Formats: sequence, structure tokens, C-alpha cells
Amino acid sequence: MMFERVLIAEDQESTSISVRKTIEDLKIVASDYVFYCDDAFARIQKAIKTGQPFDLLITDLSFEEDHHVQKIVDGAALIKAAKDEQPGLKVLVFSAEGKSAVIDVLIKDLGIDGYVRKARHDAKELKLALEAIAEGKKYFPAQMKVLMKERNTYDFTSYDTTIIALLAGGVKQKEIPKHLDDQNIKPSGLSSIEKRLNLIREVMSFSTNEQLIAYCKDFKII
Amino acid sequence: MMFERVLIAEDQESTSISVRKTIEDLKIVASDYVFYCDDAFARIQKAIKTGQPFDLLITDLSFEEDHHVQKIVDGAALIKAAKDEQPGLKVLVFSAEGKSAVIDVLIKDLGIDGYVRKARHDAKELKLALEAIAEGKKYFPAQMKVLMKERNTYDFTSYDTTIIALLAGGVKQKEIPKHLDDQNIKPSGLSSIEKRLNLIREVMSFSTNEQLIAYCKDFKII
DNA sequence: GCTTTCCTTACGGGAAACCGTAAAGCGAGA
DNA sequence: TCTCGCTTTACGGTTTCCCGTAAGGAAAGC
Repeated sequence: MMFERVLIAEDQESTSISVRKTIEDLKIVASDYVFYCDDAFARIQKAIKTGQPFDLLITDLSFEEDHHVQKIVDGAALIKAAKDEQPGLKVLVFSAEGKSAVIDVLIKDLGIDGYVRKARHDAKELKLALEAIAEGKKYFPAQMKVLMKERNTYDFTSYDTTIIALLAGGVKQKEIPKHLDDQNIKPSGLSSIEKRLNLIREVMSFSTNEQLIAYCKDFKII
Repeated sequence: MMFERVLIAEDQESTSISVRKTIEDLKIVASDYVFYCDDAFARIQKAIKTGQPFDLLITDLSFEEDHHVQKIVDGAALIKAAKDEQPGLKVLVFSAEGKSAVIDVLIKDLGIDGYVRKARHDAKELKLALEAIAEGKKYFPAQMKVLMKERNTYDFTSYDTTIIALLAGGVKQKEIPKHLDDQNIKPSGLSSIEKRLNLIREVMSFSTNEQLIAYCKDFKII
């Protein structure tokens, strides 16, 4: 049983058009689309009030900022808000984002039903995902699992990425303890930070912090 | 006088579909589309041989790698190869890339005719760009000029990027002179390298090398 | 030929980062 | 409460990096 009412939140007009086309191909007539998260949330609320809630939300993750100031600024926040309002709402994420950590959170914390990466054959995948979710299944493509494995050379904890992000932001090592204290992150001792960095470099066979930063940028860890 | 023969190089199927739709709306019937740069180049060559060369190439910048190994891996290289083969070919870049100094290179070195950023209203912009280029004009939206102004004034020389790339590769500063000597790059003195890095950091208001590496990765300078 | 100027290199003091070791904290369990 | 085990911190010695100054060297101009 295919969906009846679908909402598309996607800021790239060109992508939005394609998604709508895919939806139409599946004979779904009651779809709606928006370019801003706040609009999406408003539509969801209104649909509930009028007794015709959406069955499915298809949303991007990153929305570009513009003059139009928004309360909800990205897809993750939109999903959270939407689920609070309508827990049974199915959610399909359609994004160019490839970072496994991000997607992991979406699955575990927000309970999304599917994920399609913007890439070659994404339109076909979108269709497959819609069909799968309509049948009550989840849809997470194989290539994603591959990505998760490939990136597993070392598990960067949020502690690691915090430190690395500070370094990349120009903060000197010996000043990192202050920053961590401000955020109530422990351990905050300089030695602990040194040790942690040393461990990471050793495991990854890096000789310098510069190399580490380059790696993290390449793999979108920060 | 609108284009007659248009080639679309875009790896995201969903985006490709939209671009094709826009093209059709403009009554262009002889369009062709591909998902890989190598295919695009082959089509261009073939079209020349059969006496029906393309008028316009619409291309993305970044193409995702997959099992299919390619000689040409990104849009910039494709444009270069295409222009070598057919100097008169008009080129419109359609990409999500927003900040990069790469765009500057595209305009100055590759002589592209237009640039449309994947964002809200990109489909409408695409249409405007096509009309402008068809009239022999260039199309670079206002928002990009702002970005170009905001862009940092520092020009990274190939010397700079060589050094920075070495750092990002894990080479220690004091070992860089050897590497430069091996490549017959002068100056190779440690002091010169230190001075150079110091200058860059000062101009860009960076406090550490880590921050510099992060910046260069973000802006695809290395 | 001889400055002048600019660029490169050499050197040295001081700061930061690196790394091993030892001490201090802290929770779990007897 | 005390001990055990683990984690965090503190503290040195060493290396590397940072940065100012001065010496060397080549090209341009008079």
C-alpha cells in the first residue's frame, strides 16, 4: 500500500523537482513540497489539525541559510520536531551527506526509516526506498555499510573530534584544557590531550598533527 | 538563438533529470546526458567527428568515484579536455560548490561562460543562465561576486601548495628542505620555508599550521 | 667595477609540542 | 574503610617549531 500524503523538504529546487517527479511516477497525488524546514514543520502541524496528516516526510539534511531566518535550520532538527508532533510519521532522508557517524545518529536516535544518498542512480534508489518503506521495511543501501566499514580504521569519539576541531580552528594545544573546561568536558588535562593525540597518530600511522587534520578533512570527520 | 545541441555531465541522477527537464522546457531537443566525465569527453569527440558538435556543455564539478575507474575525475579536468578538443564550446558549470577558489580558476583559466550554484531556485537560475549564454553573455550570479569579494586576497603559489601538501602528508618542517631539493624547487632553505609559512599565517590570520591545513582542505587548495 | 636591492640562507634564543615517568584522583568491590 | 586497578594529571627532559637578526649571493642599475 503506497503512501497517500507525502511532504518533501528540500532546498535545492532542481532536486526537489526530481523528487516530485519520482513521487508522481508512483501515482501519489497528494504530495506537497517546501524549501524551508520551518515551512515543513508548519505543514505537518496543519495537516494533523485538518485530520489529513502526512504518511511520509522526505527531507534533505543540510539547508542553506539565506535572508529568511529559520527556527529549524537542518534536517535532523526537522525530523526531531516532526516526530515529536507525529510519532508515527515515516521519514526518508535524501542527502549528499556521506559521514557514517551522522547517519548512525539518525538511525539510532531519530529512528528514520530510510536513507538515500544523492549520487548516481539516486532517482532509482529513491523509488526503491519508497516502495520498501511503504511495505513497512527500512531502506539503507549496501554502499552505506561499505562506507561505515571503510571508515573504521579508527573510531573517532566525540572527544577526539572536539579536540581535533579545536586544533583545526587554530587553538593551541596548551590552550585546549581551558576550552574543554568551559564545555565541561573531561578529561581536560593537557597531558590527557597530548596522550590522546599521540594515540590517534600512532594508530593511524601519522607523524604530525597537520597530517591528522588533513585526514579528518578528507574524510569529513570534522 | 537558443542552443541546439547540449551535453549534460552530472552524476546525481536526480539532478540530471531536472536539468534535462529545464532543457526540454527551452525546446532543445538534441540534448544528451552522461554520468561520467570520460563518457562526456567521448561524446564530445564523437560529436565533432560526425560533424554535429555540441553547442554547450553543462557540467557538475565533483563526480563521485565508484568501481568504474575514470581518467577524467572531475568537472574542471573535463572542461579543460573539452576545450582542448573544441575551443569554441560554451560551458556552464552547475555545482553545489560555493566558496572555493576553484571557481575563480574556472573563470580565469578555463574560461567558463556561466556558473549556477545548486541551491534554492537553481532550476530558475539555470534557465536564466542558459538564456544569457545563448545570447553570448556570461552568467555569474550576484551572490558569487559577493563571495569573490569576501574571498581572501592571498594567492597561493604552487610553491605554497607544495609545502602545505608536504605538511599535510606528515612531513616534518625540518625535513621539507630535502624534499624540495629532490624536486629541484628553490628556495629550499628551512628559513625560507618558515618565513613563507609565517607570512601565510599572518596574512590569513591563522595561529597554527593545523588551522592552515584545515583551511586549505576546506577550500580545496590541496 | 661597484653599489644597491632583493632574495636566500644560517644561526640562536625562546616557545610550544612531544613523550616518558611518577604521583594523584577515583570508583568498585571485599 | 581499605585496597586494587584504572584513569587522569603533574612534571621533567628532549625535540621541534617559531621568529628575529644577521650574513651570504645573485641580479639590476649607475
